[in-house]
Amino acid sequence: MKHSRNSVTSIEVAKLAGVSQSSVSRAFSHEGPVSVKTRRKVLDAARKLGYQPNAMARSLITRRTSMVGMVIANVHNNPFYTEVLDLLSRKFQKLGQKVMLFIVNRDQNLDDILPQLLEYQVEGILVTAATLSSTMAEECERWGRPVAMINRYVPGVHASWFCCANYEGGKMVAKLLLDANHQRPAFLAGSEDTTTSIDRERGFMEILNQEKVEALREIGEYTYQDAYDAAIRLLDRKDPSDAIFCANDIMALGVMDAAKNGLGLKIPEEVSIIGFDDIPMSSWSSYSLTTVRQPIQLMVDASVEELLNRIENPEREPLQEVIPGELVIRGSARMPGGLSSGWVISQDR
Amino acid sequence: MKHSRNSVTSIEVAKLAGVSQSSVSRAFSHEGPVSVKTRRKVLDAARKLGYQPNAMARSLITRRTSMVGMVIANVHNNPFYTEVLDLLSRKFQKLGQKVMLFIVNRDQNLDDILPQLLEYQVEGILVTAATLSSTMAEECERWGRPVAMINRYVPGVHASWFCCANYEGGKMVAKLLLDANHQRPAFLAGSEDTTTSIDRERGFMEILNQEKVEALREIGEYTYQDAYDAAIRLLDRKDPSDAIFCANDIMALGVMDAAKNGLGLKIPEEVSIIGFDDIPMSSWSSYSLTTVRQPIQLMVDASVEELLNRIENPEREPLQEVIPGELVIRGSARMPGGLSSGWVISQDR
DNA sequence: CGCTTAACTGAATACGATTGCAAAAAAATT
DNA sequence: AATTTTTTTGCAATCGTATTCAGTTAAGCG
Repeated sequence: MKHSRNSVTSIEVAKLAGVSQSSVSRAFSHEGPVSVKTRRKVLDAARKLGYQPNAMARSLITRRTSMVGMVIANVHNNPFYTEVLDLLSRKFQKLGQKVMLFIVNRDQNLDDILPQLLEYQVEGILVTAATLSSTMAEECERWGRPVAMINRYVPGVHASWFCCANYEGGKMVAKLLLDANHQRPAFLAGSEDTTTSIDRERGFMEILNQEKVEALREIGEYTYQDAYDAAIRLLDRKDPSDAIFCANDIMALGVMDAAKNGLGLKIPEEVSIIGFDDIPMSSWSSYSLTTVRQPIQLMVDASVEELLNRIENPEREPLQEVIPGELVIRGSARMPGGLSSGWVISQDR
Repeated sequence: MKHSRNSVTSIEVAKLAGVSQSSVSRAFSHEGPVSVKTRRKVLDAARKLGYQPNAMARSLITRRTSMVGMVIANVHNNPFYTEVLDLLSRKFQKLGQKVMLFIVNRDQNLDDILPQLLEYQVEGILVTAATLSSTMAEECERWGRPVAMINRYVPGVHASWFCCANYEGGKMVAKLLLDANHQRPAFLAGSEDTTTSIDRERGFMEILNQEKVEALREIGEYTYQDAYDAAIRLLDRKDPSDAIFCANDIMALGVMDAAKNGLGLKIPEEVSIIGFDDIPMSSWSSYSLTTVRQPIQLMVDASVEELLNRIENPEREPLQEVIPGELVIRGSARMPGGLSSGWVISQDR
């Protein structure tokens, strides 16, 4: 038998079960006052007809959709955000939320997709690795649609966000490199307009400046290939860098390949390389990258819970939090002599 | 000013614009018969109030939601599926479809998430790297919800699917290895229950059997670490493999690391390694993996178009297609002497 | 300018559920 | 057995839009 588009309604179920349509509704909404007898009759009839309540109709009257919007960038060129996406999606699922997904470019303007999200009545919006204009964010919040961001913040905007301690991470790395007596450090930036890269650089440079150490600088746009090319520029010159701090791991891997395979340099003897994120590949034996691990699970859990919390309690003030990362010492950076000096050394996961 | 939950309706817009509610509706549905004058009045009023049509209410009456369900597995441990996810999402977006996302485990039962998709009235379902039971697939199709799968098929089920030519890919690899005079090939399987791994192995073994060549076999569950360990077993013995064909690239990279860094073997001089997928990392200079490239863009485009096509034309028979992959020759496998012998050598992208 | 035709508009209804309310049935109490 | 209390149940209104249909206005034309 071939049914046309799902047309089984609660009315038909009611008819078959010999009860009123309201009873069908109550039998499906889990705590309505229904006798076990009618509930059984209803569920039997529903099963027989293959009935599914229609979420559109329900949300029209309840004014709840249990849907959240998820906007994410950089998913394909940075495994870190792949993992974020994965964890976010599962967490929302576990908490009974449906996810409406939008994958965008990092620099893409969100002004045309927000209306789509609002049109579909998502109850909240989670943004990662993409930047929401402050007016747009305010707009959402004003209409009672809370916004939470991971690794992005918009100054002065009434929205929740959770960031890794990028600034402090940059400082940690600088201290480590200086302690190990590096003379010519360099910073390899991601995209100039991302706060993650900016903050990591700011922390890094602050320590170097304190110690009056000059640093080279290149831009890698967060990609392996750009980083590879930039590394050649940093290393293939008469006064090459002896340490490169990269704004993320993918770039660090590109730099390692450029140093090792491109220029035949020994890591970490001739050049130290440090990344940021701790993506799975960083622990692979071909790389063994020393890096700053982002507290990915904490960020995901916190942002999801905060978002749902604000959906339930619209009057609550948005939470904003900086969560520390931890230095993961592997083999790609030269270590200070003692290494006693208070470094937090993390195990591989 | 603080608005409560978006409560601006077409009626309020109508009131402000001094027209009927139907005119508001017509002004927003792009081809209804409205005079330019009223359309302007309506749009002005709508902008003033921040009005958005409510997609739930609309779809209730039009019986169209413009939403599709997307179910995907393996997103975090296989970059290939990350890219599939990315391309799928963007393609749906471009074609005006909203995506309801479910990320699952490869072996997870979909029986509990399908009802959720149907409840939300998705018009079609796209499944990748996860397996839909045949009864569930039939169920969807029977209720007028077309199903399309990428790299997965369910025998005898009325659904669309698009797979890479896994079987033929396996044969290609076997021929290449034999031509280059390998004596002890091995196959490193992914999960035993995935058709991708099974078909690749079947093709591979068919050629080997034809030539009466024995092959070793290990299982890597599609992960880097399992593959690393399996590679040690294949290579650290008195009669080690001289060629390992891995069911996907991630495993091949694990095998390469085990061979190179773990056992100090030379690739491809002492052991050839070939993968399947052609993920970005395979072209990195640390690996330079010879592999079979999946026609990812073709598979994505075809499946999305087919799905939308069947949504518009429910009576149309589902399309099912096997799309050939292409061998990408890099440096991880020893080549036949002549290399003239008709091999399709692909450029890096 | 009158008449036909086309374009537009508004009132009313429908989509498929939830829910307040009052009536009916069942249970509890006297 | 009669009455009160509690639990179930059905009716009807409602959510916010699309769409039919009839009525109205504007346009086209000789």
